[in-house]
Amino acid sequence: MHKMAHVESPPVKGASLHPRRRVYRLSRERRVADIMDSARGVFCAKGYGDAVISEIAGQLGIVEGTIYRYFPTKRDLLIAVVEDWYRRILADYDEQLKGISGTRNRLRFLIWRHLKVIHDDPAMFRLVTGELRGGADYRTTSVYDMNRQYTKRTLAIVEEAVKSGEFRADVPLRMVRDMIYGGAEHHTWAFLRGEGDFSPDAAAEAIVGIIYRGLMGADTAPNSENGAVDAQAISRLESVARRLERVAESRDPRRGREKSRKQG
Amino acid sequence: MHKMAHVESPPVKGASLHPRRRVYRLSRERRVADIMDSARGVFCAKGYGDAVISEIAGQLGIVEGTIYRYFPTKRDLLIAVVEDWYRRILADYDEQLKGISGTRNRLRFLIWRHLKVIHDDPAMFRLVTGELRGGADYRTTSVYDMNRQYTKRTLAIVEEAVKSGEFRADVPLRMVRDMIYGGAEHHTWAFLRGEGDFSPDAAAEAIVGIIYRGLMGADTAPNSENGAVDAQAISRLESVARRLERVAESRDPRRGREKSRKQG
DNA sequence: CCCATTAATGAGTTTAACTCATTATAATGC
DNA sequence: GCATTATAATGAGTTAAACTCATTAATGGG
Repeated sequence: MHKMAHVESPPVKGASLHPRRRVYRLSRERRVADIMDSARGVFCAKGYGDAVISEIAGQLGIVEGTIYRYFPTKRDLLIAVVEDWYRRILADYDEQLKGISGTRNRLRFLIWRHLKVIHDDPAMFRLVTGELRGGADYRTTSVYDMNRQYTKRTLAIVEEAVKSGEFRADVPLRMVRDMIYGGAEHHTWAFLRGEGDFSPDAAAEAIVGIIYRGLMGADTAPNSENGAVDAQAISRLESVARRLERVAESRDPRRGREKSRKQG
Repeated sequence: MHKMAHVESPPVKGASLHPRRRVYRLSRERRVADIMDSARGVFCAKGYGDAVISEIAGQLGIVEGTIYRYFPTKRDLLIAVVEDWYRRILADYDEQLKGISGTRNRLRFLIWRHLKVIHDDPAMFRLVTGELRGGADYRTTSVYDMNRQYTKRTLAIVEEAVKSGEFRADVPLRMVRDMIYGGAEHHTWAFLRGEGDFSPDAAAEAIVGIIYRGLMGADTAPNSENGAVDAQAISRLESVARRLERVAESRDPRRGREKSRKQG
């Protein structure tokens, strides 16, 4: 509102006064790739908020406007950078998973892989969780889709284990997934802030251990302490029930599933 | 570098040209409280990045500079707002926890409380997770301290249950805490982005169920005071029995155990 | 070697965080 | 009730960074 006329002699808008230095032009693809490379470095080093477009341009020896030719906003640039990173990460994902068998091994691999990514590239992960995931446009992002695919594998493995009777059926699958990935992330906060370190191997093993014991049919070791009469009786019944459940489910999965489901 | 002399007649720096409207002064405390109130509303409505100081000032009928008298930066204002909110949240925390007994109940209360906070004030929670927690200054924040106190209670409850033999001893306690709070948060992401809803009660129950089964001693806690363990096992057996009865009714009752048979 | 295409420029504008010399209000002392 | 004083508040800035666009010129196809 308080714009003031400072000089009433406006030079014609794009009039050039100095000769331009020799300019080398790159193909669109090449320039875009260069910009994303540089942007990634700056975003990781400074974080999104403190990253400055002119610094990215400066690294490439180009001018800010050139970047805006390819990326309409700073945020679009961020999204492109993160999407590219995520795509690379997940490139050989299914291939690797194919080579691993057994519920426990497969589950541990998925968790370990996730933790390894965080460990290897904490700055990028921070961009995802701190900047992207909170935004209203997150769902329009391919990161969202890729992430869904990613966690869906986990759900599928747990689901299969339930069907085969390895896992109990009365457990909310979504929450299992949430606790795995949420737990992994929560576990790495301190590291992500630059405080100390963590071990992807140890953490994956810990998570898979808790989940496994939590979902396993209540197989109990024999115990003869006082009060064990009831416990043993229940344990025996649990075991019988589990066997029967398996039989019932393989006979009529539809009925079995819909009746044992409690929460969605 | 390219600052240009626009007008060579600089008016003396703070010279007043217009008479000021009548100004009412508030005490420092009162003004700070008002600013924080207003800031909270704007931050929640727009998010930190899109919130504008001048809008906060406008709501109060004051000028931007007044806000900067009390809060050196926009971020400091955010931190103050979040700290205040968090302090209120945790005010009666220990009091409430004191009235709850039994590992399972206490654990569920802590989780439920956390989920309830998210459910009741998602925008504030987003400020904490999206803006504050990622920052390098998070640890200097009292939110950090309060959060530590908060999750420490959880750890204490689990630790005690391990000592009493209710929980198994070979479990990494930190990871249990991480899976509880990380899982809770992961579970609420969609809601936090404004997609759909979630039930704090159901979610808390689901989390506590998984954790409980995962940590329960293999001997199923012979001296469990409130009988929660046995009750859970029995409840599960009852539900399985009901289900089996239903399956049996709709089938040839004389058919015994057989190998599972695949059907379409 | 021309010329159409389009990469790149550079000189802006706009917006929003932040600063500070000055003003004048409300509390204090007499 | 009046002068004094401490300080709340102002308003007119500056600065920085995202973003725009008319113009320029490098490049590759003919």
